[in-house]
Amino acid sequence: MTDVARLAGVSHQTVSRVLNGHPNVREQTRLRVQAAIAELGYRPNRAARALVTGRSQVIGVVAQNTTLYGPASLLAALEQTAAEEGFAVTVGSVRDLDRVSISAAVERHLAHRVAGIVVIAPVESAGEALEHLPKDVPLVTVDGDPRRPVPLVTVDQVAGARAATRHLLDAGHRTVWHVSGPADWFDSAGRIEGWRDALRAAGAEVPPLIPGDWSAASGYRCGQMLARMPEVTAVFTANDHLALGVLRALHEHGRRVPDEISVVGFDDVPEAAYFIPPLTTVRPDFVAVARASLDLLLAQLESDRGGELRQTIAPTLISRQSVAGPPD
Amino acid sequence: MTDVARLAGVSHQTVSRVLNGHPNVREQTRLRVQAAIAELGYRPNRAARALVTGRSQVIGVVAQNTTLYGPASLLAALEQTAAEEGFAVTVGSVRDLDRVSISAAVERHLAHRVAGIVVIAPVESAGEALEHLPKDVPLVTVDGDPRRPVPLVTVDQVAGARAATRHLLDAGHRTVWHVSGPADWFDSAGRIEGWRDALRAAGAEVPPLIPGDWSAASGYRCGQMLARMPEVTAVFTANDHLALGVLRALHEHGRRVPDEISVVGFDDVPEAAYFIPPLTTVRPDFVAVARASLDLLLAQLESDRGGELRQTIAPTLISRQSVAGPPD
DNA sequence: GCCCACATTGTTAACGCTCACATTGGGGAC
DNA sequence: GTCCCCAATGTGAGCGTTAACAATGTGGGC
Repeated sequence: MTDVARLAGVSHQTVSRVLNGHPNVREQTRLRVQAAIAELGYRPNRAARALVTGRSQVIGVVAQNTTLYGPASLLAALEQTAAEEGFAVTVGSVRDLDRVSISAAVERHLAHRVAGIVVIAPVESAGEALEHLPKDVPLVTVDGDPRRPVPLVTVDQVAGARAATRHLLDAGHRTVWHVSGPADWFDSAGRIEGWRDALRAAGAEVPPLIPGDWSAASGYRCGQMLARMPEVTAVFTANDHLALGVLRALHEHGRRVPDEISVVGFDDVPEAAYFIPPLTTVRPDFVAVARASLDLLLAQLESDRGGELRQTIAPTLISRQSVAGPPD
Repeated sequence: MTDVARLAGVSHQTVSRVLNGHPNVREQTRLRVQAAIAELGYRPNRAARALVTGRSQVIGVVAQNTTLYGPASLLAALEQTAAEEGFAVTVGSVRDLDRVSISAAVERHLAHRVAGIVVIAPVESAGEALEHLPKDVPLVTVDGDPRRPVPLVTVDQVAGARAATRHLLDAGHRTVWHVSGPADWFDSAGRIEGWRDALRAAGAEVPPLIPGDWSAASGYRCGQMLARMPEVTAVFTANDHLALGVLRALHEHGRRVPDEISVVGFDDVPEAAYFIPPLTTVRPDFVAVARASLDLLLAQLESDRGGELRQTIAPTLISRQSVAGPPD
């Protein structure tokens, strides 16, 4: 930086001003400095800046399993959005989403003096940790516990599940069965709630819940059970992979979809349109979630006001060929 | 840090020594310092350390589409592996893998003084950029151009494709058709090469290539074509999603898998076991790739020797029910 | 008992940047 | 013409850490 200043014939402070887009710099000076920067291939040292300002232009993300489609998409969207705002993203994966692991991951981020932290905390066990974190950095929870008093962005699971269930009821089915996600996920809980809501609102009987765990494997197991029950004509699964497993089980038992049984999933993974048959599903808008998370973070950063900010992103029903009316 | 030093009754330098596990510190002193650290909830400032050492304990990753299963898995594995070595990972996504974008992403990482950079560069357009990067930081390419003189870790695409093709030939098929990935991906090229190799080695005819683009959609289109060709009895697709599309097309045309046509994919996505029918595929070991990449990075970091280090990770054939002998 | 080597600890100076404040030089109001 | 204000720039300090070296203490060899 000193070199740049010397070459441009100004002080290091003026170079700093140019770098930070400070207003009070003469156009001519600015150009001279920029020329010097280009000539020397100068690259400002973020670490030094972070040291003096106490904040780096980095956002830390805490997540558990970034291999799953949902988290991976969310992470990618966060990274994109952050980049647009001039922030980098560092990932802190965590084996379990319990209090100890989350705290450790957050500590690691704090050591880097990140500007803010996004915790993707979709399970029960994460809840407690979030209230006991250091308050000296903006924090946003994604897919977290709606009952906790922390800034939160979530996909509206209830609305999505309600739409899916209603879609099946509207097609003429007497009731809809549900293969759920793991019990400790808020996503599961919301989707179960939406499913029940829709059934009750329509005056339909609420069949027993079939518990799954997100994987195609468990969907397959649940599907084998459902395939043997002649009264089942409509199934809403908590995600597309469960639906894939269910579809295969139904196929193996010779039960045709959608002629005999209709199936609706959740997530709209890119392959869902190529399942057999193409899957009707619910698409969450990960980009909107990322956008909202970052906005909440930046708002805290600027106004320094924590509080109970929260935002809910409505998903969209994507209609494909896995739904039809019930057989006569 | 000064506070800690005062509380422990030592100098800040001794605190620093304890923090960095320096050998020459008396046990008693160490304990006293650690107690003080715990009591004050002190958290070392990584930015300050990065400033003075000129290197942060962060590894930068440049990747394009971290939503795809392969890149996402690799990224997660890298993050895990890096964490075990005490490194954090920051992601720099990039819209296109061309020279300008890659340079920009690398520059961003360099501004943060990352300890090393991993570029996931699976396409042709990335190649050139990599040779013209600043040499002042260790760099490893994953899935990059085998012909470039840069440290490189790749999955052995050729071996994987050869195994897949041979598996089909061994089942008795006269030849094997191939639905490939996009032409500018090295992964595609390697898989095509392995496929051709295996066919030639077996003295089988090499049918024309069916070009796809990784997506289930394009697999579906290719599948529709293949379904109409009665002579096709075995298809090797460049990834599992293509296979999914092919499976659906075949299903729609009433061509049974594996009775009439066998299909093999590549990637072993978690759902592959629940396709209809369960898909025989080739599983790359992303953890091993991540491990190797990090090793190469750390080796450069320690010995300061660049050079033509490269490592190839062999994938495994996973046999499921989508393969059988040809119809008589 | 003296001296030296070595283990342990302290002192000082960077690292590269921003912040707060000081300084300079015009231009407009009177 | 004088004064004041403000835009443009410069100066010095300090952010929290590590590196290099200095200083102190401790024990063993002779």
